[in-house]
Amino acid sequence: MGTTSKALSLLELFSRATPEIGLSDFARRAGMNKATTYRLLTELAAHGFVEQTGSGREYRLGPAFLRLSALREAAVPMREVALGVLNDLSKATGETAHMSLLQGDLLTSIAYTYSDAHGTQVRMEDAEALMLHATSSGLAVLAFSPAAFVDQVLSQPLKARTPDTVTDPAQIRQQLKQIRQNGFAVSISGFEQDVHSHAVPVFDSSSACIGAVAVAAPVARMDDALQMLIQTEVTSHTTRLTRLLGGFPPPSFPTTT
Amino acid sequence: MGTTSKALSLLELFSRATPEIGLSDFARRAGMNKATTYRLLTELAAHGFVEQTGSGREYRLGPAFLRLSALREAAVPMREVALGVLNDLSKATGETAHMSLLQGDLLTSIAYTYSDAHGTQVRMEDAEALMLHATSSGLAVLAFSPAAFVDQVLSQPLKARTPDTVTDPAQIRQQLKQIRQNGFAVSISGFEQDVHSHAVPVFDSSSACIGAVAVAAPVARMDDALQMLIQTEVTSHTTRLTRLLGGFPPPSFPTTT
DNA sequence: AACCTTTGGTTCAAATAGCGAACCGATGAT
DNA sequence: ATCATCGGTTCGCTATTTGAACCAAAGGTT
Repeated sequence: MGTTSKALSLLELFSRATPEIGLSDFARRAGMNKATTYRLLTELAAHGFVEQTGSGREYRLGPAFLRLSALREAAVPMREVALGVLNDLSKATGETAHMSLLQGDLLTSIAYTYSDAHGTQVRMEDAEALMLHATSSGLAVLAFSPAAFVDQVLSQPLKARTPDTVTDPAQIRQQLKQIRQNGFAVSISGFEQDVHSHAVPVFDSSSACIGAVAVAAPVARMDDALQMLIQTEVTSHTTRLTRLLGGFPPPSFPTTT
Repeated sequence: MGTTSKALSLLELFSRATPEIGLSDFARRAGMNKATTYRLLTELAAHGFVEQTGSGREYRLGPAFLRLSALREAAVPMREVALGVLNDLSKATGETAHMSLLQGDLLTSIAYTYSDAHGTQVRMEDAEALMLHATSSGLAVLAFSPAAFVDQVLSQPLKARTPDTVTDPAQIRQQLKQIRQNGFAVSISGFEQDVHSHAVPVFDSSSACIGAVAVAAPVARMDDALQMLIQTEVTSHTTRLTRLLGGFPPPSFPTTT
């Protein structure tokens, strides 16, 4: 494994649950020697990619990300464009809308919007890592990803996030077939109890699936009429978002009627 | 130079002016062999730190920055906190307020706010790289930075950004003395013609200067009363921001009366 | 059409950087 | 007093990186 990859893989150890990591802990989590880890972190710190907090000397993500993400957003205003579409989608459906991007074999939420149509809304968090098999977004992504990737994801032990999470690969494959036909995925309490969500994949300019947009609503509110409204709106808004981002759905993607 | 540093230094070549860079161009700008550059970029791409655009195969910053900057912001909500304070400052002064962070020997703006008190406002841009000597923020940072850093910055040829940019190190040192006494820096048309700005440094928990907050107004609007208002407001708001970020001004920083 | 320049990308013997076991002092727990 | 763990350091050995030379493709010039 290249040295650069080793260094970057350290950055990937940060999460919402672990925003700060000490040197020895880092080495353990990364499966690297402490001296190696120290050297890599020192180099990352020199460029502002990590920094040490004042007290316990733990490391956290550094200020370089503020600048580089702003540069990225200036060049490819993905989040800004997404927010516009998600706002429209929340207004149209009266529910929470969010977008997540595929990174490795996880989804990362990058933007979400709420509606003020109801007092209760499904709550989201930035940079939350979502498992593919346990979310409607993840299933939408899998349905329109290369077979090799699907095999890789489904060949690993799949964890149940709630009692309702589907973890049987054969069942998931069946679901994927249905999603390919419908053009959207549905998950009921798969990731969070009593949350019913629909998701549609987002594609890039080479028609590769890069993420998904989902609408999440409380199960109690999800009657037939709301379901049909959400399916229609999330499909049309996500198709529009794909286009706004300069992408194209693959030919296999079902066209809306 | 370490391999990781080489790779990260490639990322630092991106700017608002150059959001996309081809392989050969990268190698030239980085002063590296094309094969080396190619390998480093491939490794960065594998982790989502850069990506290639569809057409010309140029490279740009990748989606990893969206996620990692959201994680960083979740852990250290610097931008969010800054925006709150900047909003108050814009309202109090009726002018544009912005915050920038020191990264290497440049300042990077990370947040800005406008007021709707006037039709004309000084316009800002995210991720804009600012020279230290040519901006009020830069001078504020220099005034409260270690002497070695000041020497390093002032020993390099200083470029004039406008006809009014001060580039004589002796003159700048004189200005720095004044700023240390006042607790704020002033720049008139140093970075942008007809813009008069005041800046106050921001400190971290070990009282190191990490950036600055500035208020920028058109020269034509800057009478004595506005100047005094801005000096008072930017000082008190920035002191509050330093505290909100868990920082402390150094003992040498003049206390407000 | 022929030629030149530049592009993105590749190869592999030689050169260089990275690795990690063993070590250090400091700190907290027992 | 002793032990465990922390962040951090060293240097002989090991592995990775390097870059000159090469490739096909594409665009520009004559």
